Amino acid sequence: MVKNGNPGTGGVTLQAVAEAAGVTIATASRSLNDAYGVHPETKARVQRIAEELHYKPNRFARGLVTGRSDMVGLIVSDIRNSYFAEVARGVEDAALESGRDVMLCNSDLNAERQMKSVNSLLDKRAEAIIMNSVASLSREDQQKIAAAGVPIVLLNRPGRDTTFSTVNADNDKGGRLAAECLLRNGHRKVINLTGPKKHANLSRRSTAFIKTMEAQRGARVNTIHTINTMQGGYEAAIEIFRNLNGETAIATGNDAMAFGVMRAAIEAGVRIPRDISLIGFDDVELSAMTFPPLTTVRQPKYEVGRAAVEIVQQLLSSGSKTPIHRVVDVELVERSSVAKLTK
Amino acid sequence: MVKNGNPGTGGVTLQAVAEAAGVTIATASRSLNDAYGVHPETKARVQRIAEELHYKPNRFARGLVTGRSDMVGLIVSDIRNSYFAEVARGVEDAALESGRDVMLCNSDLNAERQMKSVNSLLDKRAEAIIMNSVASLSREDQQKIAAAGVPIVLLNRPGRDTTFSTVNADNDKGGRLAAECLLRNGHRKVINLTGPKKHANLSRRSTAFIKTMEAQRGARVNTIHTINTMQGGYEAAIEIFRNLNGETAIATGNDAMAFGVMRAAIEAGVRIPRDISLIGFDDVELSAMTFPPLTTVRQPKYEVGRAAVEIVQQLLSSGSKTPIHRVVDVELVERSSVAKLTK
DNA sequence: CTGAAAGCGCTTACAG
DNA sequence: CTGAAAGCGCTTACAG
Repeated sequence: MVKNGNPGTGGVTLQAVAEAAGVTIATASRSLNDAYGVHPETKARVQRIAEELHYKPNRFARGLVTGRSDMVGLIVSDIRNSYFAEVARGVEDAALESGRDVMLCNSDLNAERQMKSVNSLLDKRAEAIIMNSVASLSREDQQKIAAAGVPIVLLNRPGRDTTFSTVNADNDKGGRLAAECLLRNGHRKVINLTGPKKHANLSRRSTAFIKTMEAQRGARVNTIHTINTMQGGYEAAIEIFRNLNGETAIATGNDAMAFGVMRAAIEAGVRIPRDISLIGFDDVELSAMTFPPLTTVRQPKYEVGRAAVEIVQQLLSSGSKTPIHRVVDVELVERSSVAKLTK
Repeated sequence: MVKNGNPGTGGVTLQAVAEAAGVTIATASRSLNDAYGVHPETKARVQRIAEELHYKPNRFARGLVTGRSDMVGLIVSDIRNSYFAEVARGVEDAALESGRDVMLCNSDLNAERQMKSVNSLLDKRAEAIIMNSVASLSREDQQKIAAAGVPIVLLNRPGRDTTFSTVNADNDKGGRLAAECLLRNGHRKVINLTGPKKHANLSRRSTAFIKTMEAQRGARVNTIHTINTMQGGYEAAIEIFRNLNGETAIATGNDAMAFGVMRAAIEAGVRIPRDISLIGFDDVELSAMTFPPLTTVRQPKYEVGRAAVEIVQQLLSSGSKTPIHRVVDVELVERSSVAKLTK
């Protein structure tokens, strides 16, 4: 038979601890797990001896009987995206507090790789999976995931999914905040540079932004759709600067697009915020370092990660299957890219 | 007794597959593991049935007997640091190729948290640990880690550790590349803005830089030490710009410091590269986006992650305990912050 | 409060 | 080529 001792721990098993303490492994196990009904003195002795022997429980053996792995899975499209790095940190910190480790997977938003990750995570008995999106998955795959029976929490999914839990930033409030900032600074005729219509998060930001602006008498917003990247923002801005017609500010759907606008502005000789004001959305790391620093709506990325783990905890401890939905707060970060209009 | 079936997989066990295939679990196991000595037809049948039943082996059970977890641990100071996000991606990709998942931990370079992570990873039977640094750990802790018997690979540790494997960028070559770039563009009197003397990586870059510069007749470098951050670079640069004495270029120990120099330049009205040239080291994401884009020496972060996993593979498959050391190549990335001097 | 024992679901010598 | 069986190291009802 295989005799592998207890690799990585010097081979000390519960058995060894029990012997040294003069009890059976049953009592030893109970002592170490702080269970009820073991004499305080016995418990203390066992614990001390376990310590001395550097006993480490074999998680495989424990998992085999308890079914618990003390691990959660996190699948993001790409950890190099600073948004997800922030989220991951929030996840890790919160998971650590509950004694769990996190297994990280990158999916590149590719359905096949994503499904592979899910399977691998399930294989390794992740107690829950926190994932970026499920959008690229077939209905069939989604059902398979749901059937796995472990809590799934989706990041950045607007609206309330009926089978999965979600956590999302408050896009409505964010859109409103951006509009109020512009209004407060005297802007009335503005451009809303947003992403493709099918992009649900950007659409909600846009809708809230427009609604808030237009609630103000005499305000007008010109909405432009483009690709939601720096490049998209750049190209749209070149066009915009050519056809400027009294607009005094641009609000973009995310910071990346705002950076594109900035680049186009430099090339076109348009000065921000002197000639035109600019407000973004996200507050990525770079936003504070551009010239001028970008006024934007901050998405609490780290908190999104934490919130996801909190949902997992709730679901796990209650045993409930009912998805939980959390909307995390956003806030305005005023830097220097929005000018106060003096009429 | 506990009856937890096979949670997360619909409860199908090897036993179930074996029964459906009309064999014993021994044969079923061998078929699924593609072992020798099982009739091709039997094997095919078992595999087909396992597929149909959506059989997923219970990793706990398997791990209990094999001792293998198919997971590696990665401990970085902070995943939000884009350097480590890149490394992590390299690790994940390479690990995936070998069928392993990665458990991610953040240590904040804090000895206690770091040790906790190591222990947790060992607990969960990580087959190897790739970690940022071990510098903050006591000798005792380091020995404990070494004693665990799993391969450990250290990131960014210069020189050859005798007990741990390492992977590091070629700092010597990087320093040389930076110097050659300046020399080629006609710079002879330059400033080397480096970090604290005890910072081994920065010191090596600096030493190689100086050596290469001074091998050129008539070249002279003025070395200045400061904190190796943007703020450090900023503060040092303010001082530098006040006392400029014919120097035509600044080479910094990393990009962060270069960004600090850029900021100071804007404030001091010094134009880069017109008034002074600037070359960094690292090539972080931001480096391509500054104004002007920064000429720098690229560290292959992603490759560092991959190399670490390759070392793990080698060590694991050979069973060798001898540390492996890898130096990954760097390259010059010429952008616009270095001007060609026309005498 | 403690022990004897079953059982978690696998893998792998050992026979045949 | 296949089976019967031991064993990996735990946890937890069941007795006492």
